[in-house]
This record gives sequence, structure tokens and C-alpha cells, in this order.
Amino acid sequence: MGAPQGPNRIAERKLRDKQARRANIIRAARRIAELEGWSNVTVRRLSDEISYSQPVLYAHFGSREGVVTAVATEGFQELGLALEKARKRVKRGSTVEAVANAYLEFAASLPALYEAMFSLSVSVPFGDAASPSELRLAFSQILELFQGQSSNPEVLSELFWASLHGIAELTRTKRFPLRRQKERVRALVGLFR
Amino acid sequence: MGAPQGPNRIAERKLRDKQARRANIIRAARRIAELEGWSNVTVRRLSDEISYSQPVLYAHFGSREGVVTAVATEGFQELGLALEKARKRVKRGSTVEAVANAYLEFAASLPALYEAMFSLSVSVPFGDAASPSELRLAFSQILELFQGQSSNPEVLSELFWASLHGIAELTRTKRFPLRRQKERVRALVGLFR
DNA sequence: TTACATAATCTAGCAACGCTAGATATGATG
DNA sequence: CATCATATCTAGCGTTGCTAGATTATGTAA
Repeated sequence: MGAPQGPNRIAERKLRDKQARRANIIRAARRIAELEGWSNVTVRRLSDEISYSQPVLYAHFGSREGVVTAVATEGFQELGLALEKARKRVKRGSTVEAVANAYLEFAASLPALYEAMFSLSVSVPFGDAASPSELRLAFSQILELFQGQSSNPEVLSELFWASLHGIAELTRTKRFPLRRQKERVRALVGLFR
Repeated sequence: MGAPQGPNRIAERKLRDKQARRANIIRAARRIAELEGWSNVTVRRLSDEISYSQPVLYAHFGSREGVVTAVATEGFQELGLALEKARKRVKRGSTVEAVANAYLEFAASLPALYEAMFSLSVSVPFGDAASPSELRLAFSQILELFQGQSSNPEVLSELFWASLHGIAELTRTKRFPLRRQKERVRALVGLFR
């Protein structure tokens, strides 16, 4: 069977182009943010990068904030996958430790992405049914850790997430010296094991 | 003895006026931020509130960021005092619990101030000798909790702060439902007691 | 192929922002 | 009163997010 015929073909091509351009914008935003900070991610700069005029960006995302939200959503997706991988591939040692390390490594290696997810983006609940699937996926990876282990896995998961987020954020904003990071993680794992 | 004489009098009066106006600006910034969000704290808006032109603000703080930093510094001062009060006045129950509750109540009751302290302001290390005294004061209140109780009070203090900050931040940004807040604190205190 | 209609894209500009140079007013001092 | 420094303001620059209206490209049909 060859390519589909009829007028659908061109609609499909247009859709592909649209998605590709959308991905381009997000990629450009992430690159600039990671290299030069989010304050340099302006609408004009983004439209320069993709060689289109500004209104094209608004057709895709509605606002600058929409771009940040899209980046944040990608971030939650990737974080969820990273945590899942860590949880499933662990051989020796505790899964709690593996997930904690994966979380903090994610936050440390992509600080601008993490910033978009937690400091810049609009706030949507984690566990709620109304939450985007990306957020529920990520949270479920942590929930899985304490399922059955505790009388109240939900509360313990939230607490574990909060601790990781606090460490990540205070490290990202240079409040904590990196020097003691290993000890911090060890102490954290000790508390939650 | 009456009022001091000589030309010092007017210099002193000018200094008082200056400090009063500075306090006015900070107060206005805090009020607007708490009521309408930090995005509404513009230089023009602030100069309107104090009935002076914009350059006056720059004479005091150098930049808009300077205003936010000044607010954040006030915030650390007040947080330190609140934690100290909680730590010293506790009668029954653990001091850890009292401090945790004081911290979270502070963050919940003044979300814009907390945002200035941790999300908007420039980042300065907590424990470092180069840190502003306000930060060291606040951190020392937590350090005090674990002094002698643990083999490594510094790491444990950082971890405790991180957990509190994570809870506060994820609550402020509506990631956590307020419903389970009490349970979260109970679980947290259980881990650190 | 040509004419048309729809969709895609751009040009140009608005209002608001942070910030500052240069003009003006104020007030203490001889 | 005249002087001079200090305090304050006016006016405007460059940049931002965003949008209305003009313009070009593109698929459809005669």
C-alpha cells in the first residue's frame, strides 16, 4: 500500500509541520533557558530562533507563559520516566535511595527545566484526578515506593517528594553548599527507609 | 537635656526621613505583593503609593530587584524571630513540632513574603560566614534543634529545613492539597524526632 | 490555466515595564 | 540676599508581551 490519497494527505502534512514547529519552539526555549536563563527567553528571541514572526508563537501557545508551561509539562514527563527507570533497574541497595538520587540528579543537571516545572509554571495539583497525566505519572513513581510499606503511603509520598524538592530547590538557588549533598541524601534515605 | 544643637540636627532629621521613606516603600511593596501578587509591584506603582517620582526609588534601592531583596531580608528576620519564639515557648510536646508548625504557618500566612525570600530574591548561602546576619539567625534556630541530639546536626538541620521548605513551597503553589497538611506535619515530626 | 477563497504569515504598533540623563526646585550657609 | 549643594522631577530610551489589520501563500474549482 502506498501513501494515502485524497485531500487528507495535505491536512496530515500540515499537522506534522505544525507539530514539528511546536517542538522546535520548545527545544529553542529549553536551550536558551538552560544556557542563558529564562529571562532571555523572550518572544522575539524565540521567533528569531525559529525564523518566524511573533504571532506564530501565539498561534501555538497563546502566550509566553504557555511556552513555559509546555516546557514544564515535558519536564514532568521526563522526570517521571527517569524515576521509573531508577526504580525498576535498581539491583542492590534500596529503591528509595535510587529514586532520590535520580530525582536530585535530574534537578541538578537541568536546572532551568526544573525551574520551569516548579517556580515558573502555573500550579496544578499532583494527585488530583484533574492533574495532567504527566504529573500523575511522575507522582505515581514515588507513590509506588511506599505502597504497602506504610499505613499512609500518600502522606509519606508527599513528604518524600517535599524533602527532595526542598533539597533540589535550596541547592539550585545556592542556599545549600554542594559539599554535603551526599551526606544529605544518606540522611534522607535513612529517615525514609 | 534637650534636643541636640548644632548643624547635626538637620542631618539627623534627614536621615530619619530617609529611613522612614525606605520603610514606607518596603511596606507598600509587601502590601501590594500580598494582595495582588509580585507582578503588580512595579516601580511606577510604588512611586505612586509613596507620592514620589521613580528616581527616588532608585536612590534607595538601586533597582526593583533591590526592593525585593530588602523585603526578603525583612522576611528572614521575622522568620528567625518566629522560630525562636516557637522554640523557646514550647511547653508540652516536642520543640521540633513547634518549630515545624511555626515555619509552615509563617509561610502560609505570608505567601508573597515567602516567595520573595525563596523564589524571587538573589540567592545567598545559609550557613556561610558571608551570609547576611538575618539568614544566619534564622538557620541557627533550626540548628539549635539538633545540636547535641545528632552526630551531624548541620546535615540534619539542612534536611529538616529542606523538608519544611518543600512542604511550604508545594503547598503555596497548590501542588499539595491543604487537606492532609496536619498529617504531613505529624509524619515529618515523627521522622525527625 | 485562471479565478477565487481560505488559511497562513507578516508588518507595524500599543501599552507597560525597568531604568536614567538632564532640568528644576528646595533649603541650608556665607 | 546670593550661593551652592542636595533633593526631586520631567521626559524619554530601549525592551517587553501581545494584537489588529494588511499581505502573502496555498489548496479548490471553473
